[in-house]
Amino acid sequence: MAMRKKRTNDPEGMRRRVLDVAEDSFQARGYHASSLGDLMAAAGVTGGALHHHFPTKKALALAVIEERIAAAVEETWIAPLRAAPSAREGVRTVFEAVAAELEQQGYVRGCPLNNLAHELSLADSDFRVALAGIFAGWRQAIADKVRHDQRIGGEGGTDPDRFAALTVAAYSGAMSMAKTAQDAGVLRECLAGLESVESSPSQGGLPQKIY
Amino acid sequence: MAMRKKRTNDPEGMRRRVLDVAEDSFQARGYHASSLGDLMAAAGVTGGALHHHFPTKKALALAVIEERIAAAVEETWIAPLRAAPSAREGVRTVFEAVAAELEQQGYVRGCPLNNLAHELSLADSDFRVALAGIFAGWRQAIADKVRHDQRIGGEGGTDPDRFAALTVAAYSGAMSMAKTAQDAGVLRECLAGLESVESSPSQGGLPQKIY
DNA sequence: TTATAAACAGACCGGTTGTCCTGTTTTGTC
DNA sequence: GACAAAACAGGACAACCGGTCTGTTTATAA
Repeated sequence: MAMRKKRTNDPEGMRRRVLDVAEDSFQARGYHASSLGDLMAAAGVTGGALHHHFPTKKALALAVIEERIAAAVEETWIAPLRAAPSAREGVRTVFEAVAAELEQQGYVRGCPLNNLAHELSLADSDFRVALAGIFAGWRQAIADKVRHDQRIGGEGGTDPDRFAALTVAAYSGAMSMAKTAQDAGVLRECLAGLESVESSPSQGGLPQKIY
Repeated sequence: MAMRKKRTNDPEGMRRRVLDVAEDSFQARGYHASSLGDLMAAAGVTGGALHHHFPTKKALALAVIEERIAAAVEETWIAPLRAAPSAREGVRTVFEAVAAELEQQGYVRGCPLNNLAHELSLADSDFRVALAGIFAGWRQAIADKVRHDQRIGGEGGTDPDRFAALTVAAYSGAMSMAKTAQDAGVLRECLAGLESVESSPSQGGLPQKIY
């Protein structure tokens, strides 16, 4: 009797499980509303183990941002965009894919990056810098794609950085409204508006830069 | 001796002071990170008085949303838009005014509505409905302005609701990035992108409604 | 004045939070 | 096998949070 329970050290797996539940809870409830106790219970992890991998709650959130949020942006935006035949087609594909996914699952949690950005940007400078870097990478990926399109012929005089900024802003704002209204329809509406942004074929030729 | 200190009941003034402090703290630190103790200290209000006007923290936040956030949207967006000669000019005016104000004050707190929407939309249904209503009113004011423009001649076949959704989304997303980067420049960039949205003169005439 | 309710004061409490600390077990290395 | 470091267990704790409660003061109306 009294069967000895064996313990198996699995630091990577335990770390991954903690990040999984933390990522999920931060999105569903937010950073401040997620208690470490809840996370420990959900992940099946003791306080000692949690503290070993993430000394503070801030360290945990920073890991979620750098490892999970950045990866989510890469997966749902940057990679599909690179694989698309053009920037505009890639943007449409992503918008429609996200809208379809949200409508299928029946609820809207919002954009993972924007969710954390709003809550943590003003709270801590380390958070802010990490989040701003993801935004910058996102925008640059879009702008690079536009520049690539221009180089191989298509796409007129569209300003790459301007197009990228508007695209990210429209998506972020549309997700914000979709989350608040719990209706992904606004995503399609914003996409339709975005697609009517003129290609502006060099627009007369005169350099019309504003900045 | 022992000069009697006189107390003057000023329910409206006290309520206003609490709302002032709460609105400010919710924007600067967020809802969950704002403790009632801090608010009481900042407003110079005792626990009894606070509880008398706002029985719960949720009631206080609801009042901030319905009375302050809605008013802020009205003041900075809807009223200037109505006063503008056209929807497009009004949008540009607001974007530039906000960008100028942010650059002058040196820091970016973000859009009051979006800040609370992100943190509270999923937390409580009452919050969500109140916030969604403000978004809806904002969008409708823009769409109405576009329809007015079309009635008096100008503005081609731009879909009013589509233009409104994109405008609100672009502004919200731009403010989100501006807050995270602590740089209002992206607001001007998104405005420039927005202004290249084609007027699409009736676009062939065929009813192309999607929804 | 007197009664009546609103407005305010301030202490109090149960529950929760994030963090720390002391041990124990497992793993890798010589 | 010896030993050190990593991995994990689990309790303890001080600070804090939001809400409640009782009591006092001010305004209102009869």
